[in-house]
Amino acid sequence: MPPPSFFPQGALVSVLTTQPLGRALDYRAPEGGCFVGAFVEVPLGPRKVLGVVWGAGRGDYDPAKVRAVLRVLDAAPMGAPMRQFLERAADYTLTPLPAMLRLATRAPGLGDPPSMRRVFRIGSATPDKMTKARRQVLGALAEYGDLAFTLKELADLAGVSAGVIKGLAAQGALLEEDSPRDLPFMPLDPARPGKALTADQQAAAQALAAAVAGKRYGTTLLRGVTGSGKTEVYLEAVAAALRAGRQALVLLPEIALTSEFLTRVQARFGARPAEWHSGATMTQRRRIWRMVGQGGAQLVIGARSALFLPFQDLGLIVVDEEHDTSYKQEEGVLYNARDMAVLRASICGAQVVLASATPSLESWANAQAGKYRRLDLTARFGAATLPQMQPIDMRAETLPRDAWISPSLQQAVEARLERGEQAMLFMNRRGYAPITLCRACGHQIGCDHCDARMVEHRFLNRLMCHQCGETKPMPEVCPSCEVAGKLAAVGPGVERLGEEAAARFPQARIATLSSDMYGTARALKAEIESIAQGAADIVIGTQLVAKGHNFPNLTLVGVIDADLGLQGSDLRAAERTFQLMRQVAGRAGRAEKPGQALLQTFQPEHPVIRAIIAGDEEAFWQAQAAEREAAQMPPFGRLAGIILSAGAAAPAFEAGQVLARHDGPLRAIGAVVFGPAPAPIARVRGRHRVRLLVKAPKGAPLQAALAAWVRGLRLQGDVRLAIDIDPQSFY
DNA sequence: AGCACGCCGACT
DNA sequence: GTCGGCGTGCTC
Repeated sequence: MPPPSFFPQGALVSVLTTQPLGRALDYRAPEGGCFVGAFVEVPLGPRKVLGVVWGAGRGDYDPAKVRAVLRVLDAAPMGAPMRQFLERAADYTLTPLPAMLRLATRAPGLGDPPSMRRVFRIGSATPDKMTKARRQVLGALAEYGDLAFTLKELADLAGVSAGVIKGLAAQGALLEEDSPRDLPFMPLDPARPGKALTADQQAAAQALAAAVAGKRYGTTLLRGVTGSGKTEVYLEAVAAALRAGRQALVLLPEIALTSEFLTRVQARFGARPAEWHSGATMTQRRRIWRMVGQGGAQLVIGARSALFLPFQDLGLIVVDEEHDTSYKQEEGVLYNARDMAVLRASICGAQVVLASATPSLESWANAQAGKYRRLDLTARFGAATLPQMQPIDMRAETLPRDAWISPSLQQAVEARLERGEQAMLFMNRRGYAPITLCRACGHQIGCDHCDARMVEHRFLNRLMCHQCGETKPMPEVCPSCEVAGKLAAVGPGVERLGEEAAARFPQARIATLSSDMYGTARALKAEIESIAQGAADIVIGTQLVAKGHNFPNLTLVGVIDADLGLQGSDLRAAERTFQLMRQVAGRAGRAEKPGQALLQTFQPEHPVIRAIIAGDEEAFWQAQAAEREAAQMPPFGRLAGIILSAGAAAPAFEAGQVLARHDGPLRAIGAVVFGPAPAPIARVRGRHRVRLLVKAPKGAPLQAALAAWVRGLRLQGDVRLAIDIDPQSFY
């Protein structure tokens, strides 16, 4: 018998709240009954909390103590696919279900009645006098059919003052009415003509559109170098979803960098999609959440948390730049939005497009294994070609102390400047210098709360911890030996590189781009735009310049330290370096001028550097895959991290040792435990962190074993435990 | 997560 | 004797 979906008044229902109780609680259905999936308000102790009717009650609680649901909220109920998605995601990440529900209810005012506001729409009466301003108002309204606007919206739209609108309303030429504050988004039109596509792009777009029209689950890895038109291609898949009457979601790693992207979407579909990101206001969030739930938003462009919006009929999820590490949430609920997108799509019968110029090894291997379809875009737009890449062997270059631009690179930059073209110098280190050293006693200034070193930011005249964000003024004397005037900046950062460039190229206009030098994303974006227009001759930047900006006159990229990220025992270091270098190199020569990329390296024979130079990506992936397979590392084996944190180091470490000693449940599935060891950053925000790493065979039931393993542990004092399935970074 | 209960140290 | 420290446990 199928489970009941309606519960009459007084029936026992199981309600999942966002309170960290670990499971749902029994309540009685309210007056009028309630459906499964309904958003409700329930009493919990002295409080009223938000919950979702999860199913029939368990009936194992003293009936006299069971309380009644207070009311059913005015929100679209949560459908079965969404409930199943949250359950499966909770199981996969070993996260308590209430924490998962909290991710899915991150919008304000869910319990509020829909608030109203005054709007104006076109009326039947004709105004007594037709003025220019009045004509503009009526014209603007006619353009949008029967839509209603607020006073301010309409005034802005028509370019008139509020008085004109009030005058028209007084005469009945405009109708004044109350309408819900949260209005549907402007309809998007998939029938508008898209950009002209090359044959290559056309074929890929058609394949994706056909898959979306099939209304079944499937994942496609869409590979294409910078400028190959990936966006245009997957926007055709979005169009197919819209034509099928289903919703679409495009996930992006860095929402600050999307205004250019939004303009493209608007050009394709004729209206702005809903934008979900951390900077959105409460009002915007509430509107998007409600409209996504009611079908009043067809397309959402968002950061990873948009994956938990209450889509009713999701037909497509695009994960753009799928290799980007920011898809992994590293705090609170630890999940990877790319993997969860695949999970959600598989439950609701949607297509996933993983787009990247440089896919993650996981996705590459999944495509290789036939689990994902793979589409490759090779041609670049117009005359632009991928830049020619060459190493600069730093062992053969002579550089003065505290200088990082080699003579070879300097010559290349000068040649570009003479031709009136732009050059970019790339260094993935923010600030002025990574180390501040006392030449009197050897002390290095570190963060008071973390084990990380403080990085000098001369632009801000402060020291900053890149781990926790803490800053302090640059001290006059050494905090250890109190000798004055002996503090020295050691090592390079972008600010310092900018200083060196200014000295080497005195006649050039130099712009240094680093996120902390601009107060807002908007200011940064404006600066990038003006540089692209030619406001600077040399651009100096960190990885934020690697992400998708188009500099038409840029023909040379110099990578100051291509070796950064190759050292260390991080499994993904080679992969990240490869991706980053390819992206940076992709900045050069996007327009009609061919580009060149020069990579300064001390190890030109390293396989990663060689693969970048040769442009042989398949060879790189194959070598990486072989290495991982031999070591039984992901995606050929499974990993989980256990992080124990506490105010003091000893209790966290002791808890780790207890766990390591009782590894029976893990040994039973063939898994091995490493550690405990100090976490990569052993102290974060004053909490000491200890880490264990679990390595399991590919098919092993890792989550169940981990749950059994951790269940027996009694945590002492303030020790906290977090489990990180598929960790991104580890030792 | 909150909030109450409860069992030990320094104050009126 | 009392105020209050935060450890432990409960919330349907």
